[in-house]
Amino acid sequence: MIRFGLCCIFHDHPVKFRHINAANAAKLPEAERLCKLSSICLDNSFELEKALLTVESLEIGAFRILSQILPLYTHPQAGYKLEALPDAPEIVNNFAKIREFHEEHDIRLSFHPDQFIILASPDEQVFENSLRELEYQCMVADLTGAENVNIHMGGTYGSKADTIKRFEARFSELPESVRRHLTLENDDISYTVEDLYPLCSKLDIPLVYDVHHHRCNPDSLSIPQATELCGGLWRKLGREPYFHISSPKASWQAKNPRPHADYIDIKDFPECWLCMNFTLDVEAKAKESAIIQLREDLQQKFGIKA
DNA sequence: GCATGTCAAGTTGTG
DNA sequence: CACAACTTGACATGC
Repeated sequence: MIRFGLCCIFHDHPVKFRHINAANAAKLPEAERLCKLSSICLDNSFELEKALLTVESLEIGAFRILSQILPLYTHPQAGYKLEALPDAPEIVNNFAKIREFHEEHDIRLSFHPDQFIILASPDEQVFENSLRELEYQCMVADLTGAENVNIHMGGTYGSKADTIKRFEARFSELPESVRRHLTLENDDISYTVEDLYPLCSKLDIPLVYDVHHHRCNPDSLSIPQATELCGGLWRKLGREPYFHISSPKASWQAKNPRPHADYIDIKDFPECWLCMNFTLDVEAKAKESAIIQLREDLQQKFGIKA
């Protein structure tokens, strides 16, 4: 069985998360700012409940929670503590309800902190900012019962080997909550499955396999080989493998195939995945609509009931 | 109202 | 050397 995952937002269904930018938040006096942030966070916690209900009704088995569910939480100026929000008890209560709901309905939750989160950066400040953001997302992961907080290795700084060594040293110093949630993913510029596998294997970090990134940034591994290595790491840890898929916006021949298309082209779906049990985040701009489409295409082309 | 420009953060590659 | 690409809609602003 393939468990499909939706990333952060919806295309057609009425689930809308709210935002605020730092400049606008900073304009407000402290008390007013916290009230405003609190109301956004509370609304977002209700929207997250709605998101899970919607996902459940569409028979989608996984959902990626947006990083900015509590907007600006770790911002150097506009940042705040959850306890400082007037609605904190209700927010925490909503997160607990979300936890109960997804556990009952077997919906897998994850986070994907964005490109600024780089544990292996040689710049101590970048590392500290990254750690602060990871601690925040892992806190929300604990409150909602989310499983994975998935990041990339980041830059190479002239040597992938040295950078991976730095990652290893930093990883061992991380708070337990961060280590428990953290997963790594191959990227489309620098780090391949081949680069990351030895590290992940050694430290028991699950490796999320993104086949689109693998095609943009290939290594010596074939798709079936990368599938087997990454899948094996997850299964060794008693967890269901977690993969990503997307199709290029223009085409594979275009000068930049990296941007994501609205839908998944069925030709991009690896055949070696057909008989596997795993979770597949569908990174397509048409969101839930792309999942529905992919499910239909798999049924039609391969007779797979996904 | 509606169109437009902006958004915290890092790194790489291109012009 | 500066800047776009990663991704992306919601919001504030200005007409």
